[in-house]
Amino acid sequence: MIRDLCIRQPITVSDRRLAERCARGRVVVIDDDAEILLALCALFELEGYACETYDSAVAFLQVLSENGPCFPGPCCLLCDVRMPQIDGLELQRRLKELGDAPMLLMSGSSGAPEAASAFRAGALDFLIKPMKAETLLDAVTKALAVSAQRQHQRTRRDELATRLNALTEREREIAQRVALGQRNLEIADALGIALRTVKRHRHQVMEKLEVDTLVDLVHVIDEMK
Amino acid sequence: MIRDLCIRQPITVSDRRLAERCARGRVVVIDDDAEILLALCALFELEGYACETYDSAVAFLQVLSENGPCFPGPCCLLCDVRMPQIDGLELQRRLKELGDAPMLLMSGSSGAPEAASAFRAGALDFLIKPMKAETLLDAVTKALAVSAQRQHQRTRRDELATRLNALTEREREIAQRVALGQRNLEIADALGIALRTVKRHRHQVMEKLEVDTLVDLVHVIDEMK
DNA sequence: GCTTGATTGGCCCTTTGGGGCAATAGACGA
DNA sequence: TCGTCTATTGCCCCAAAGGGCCAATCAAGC
Repeated sequence: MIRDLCIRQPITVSDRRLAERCARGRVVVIDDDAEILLALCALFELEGYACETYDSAVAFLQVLSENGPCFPGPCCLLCDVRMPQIDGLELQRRLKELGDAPMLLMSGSSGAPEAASAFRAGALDFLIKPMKAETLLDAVTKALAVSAQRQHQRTRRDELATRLNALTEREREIAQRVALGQRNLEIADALGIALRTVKRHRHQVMEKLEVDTLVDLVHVIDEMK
Repeated sequence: MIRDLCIRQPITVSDRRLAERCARGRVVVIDDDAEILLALCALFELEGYACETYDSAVAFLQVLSENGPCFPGPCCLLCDVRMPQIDGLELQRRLKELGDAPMLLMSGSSGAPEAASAFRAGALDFLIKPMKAETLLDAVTKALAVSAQRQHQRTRRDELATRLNALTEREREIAQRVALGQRNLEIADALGIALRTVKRHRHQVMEKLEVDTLVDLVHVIDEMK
């Protein structure tokens, strides 16, 4: 591999493959059973997903804290419930603040209480071992779809937040009122300023938010609150 | 108390109490264990909720099919999983099309598979018997809040649907385009009609939808799709 | 045949929105 | 202290929206 790196452009090829896989989705599997890790990883890679495996929640958290937020592209966690030290449910709690990757929990020996806890804490599904490959892939597909959806939402919100941030205090004030349906003259009276001033601010708002109709302005403002 | 009831306006008093309870919320309990029904009913009424009990899903469905949709006010179902004939999960499936009352399932002997199924099918929570009164009341409170929310949404949508229905085909067309940010002249050109006609339709739309600003129009249209 | 509702169009006027040009004033970092 | 940024305003002009008044066409239903 190292040799390859030096001779031909293996980086490009392998990177392209990884990129393709990541675009389709990345599955992070956490289980203290090495055989299961191997089997699941094989299954996911066969299906064209990128797959990372960890033999404990601790190992995963370690890597997470070092690398920071993960790669772009949809990503989900598939995690065993029963594990030493940090179990699946505990990991779920810890990740609540860190990541927004959808979580799938799996267990062979858990009871209803664990399943209920998992769902309450926001797990997308709770799979019972042994599970059919089809069931598993189905759950993963849905989880990755959710992940993609969330990322899309987040990207969009960040984008809009940046634009909203470019507004001055006064412009924000005018933007709010415009999005509430107030007319320029109303706003001018309410703020005790001239009509012309309101128009100028309003123009700035439209410019900075990159919209050119009132309808779009309303959509942007509504989307952010 | 009874004396009081008989001497002065007893009907009014009891009605008022029932009304208060229904406003606070109504809990429908379904369990094949009569003792549990009694105990839960007592608990809920003590907390100020109205409570109905059924000793089987069949009995509940029977009453439901006779009376049609239930009373106004928030309402939730609390249903045992293990029951003869129709069990909790099966009832859940059957109610999927019928009602939108949030469902709480409870069980003492179920495993993770049942809990997972319940959540997948949209149950709000899955409680493990025996449960603390606090846990139960907490779940019921949340379920009733969800119910109130849903009813509010539905009422609003029905209201808007009625108004939208009052629009003629042409008016709907104009309403859509206006809500997309198209200008009157654009619309006129697109539909091959005169500007004046677009204005007239637009005016009718605002009138019939009971809005008086473009912003409100956008909100109404967006809310309906 | 007549009424009614939907759709359409023209003419004309007012209000509101959008924007160019020029200018003043306070705040703030270089 | 100077230049920049932000907020402010006035004057003027044009485009778009809102709407009154009048009127024609057409299909459906009594």
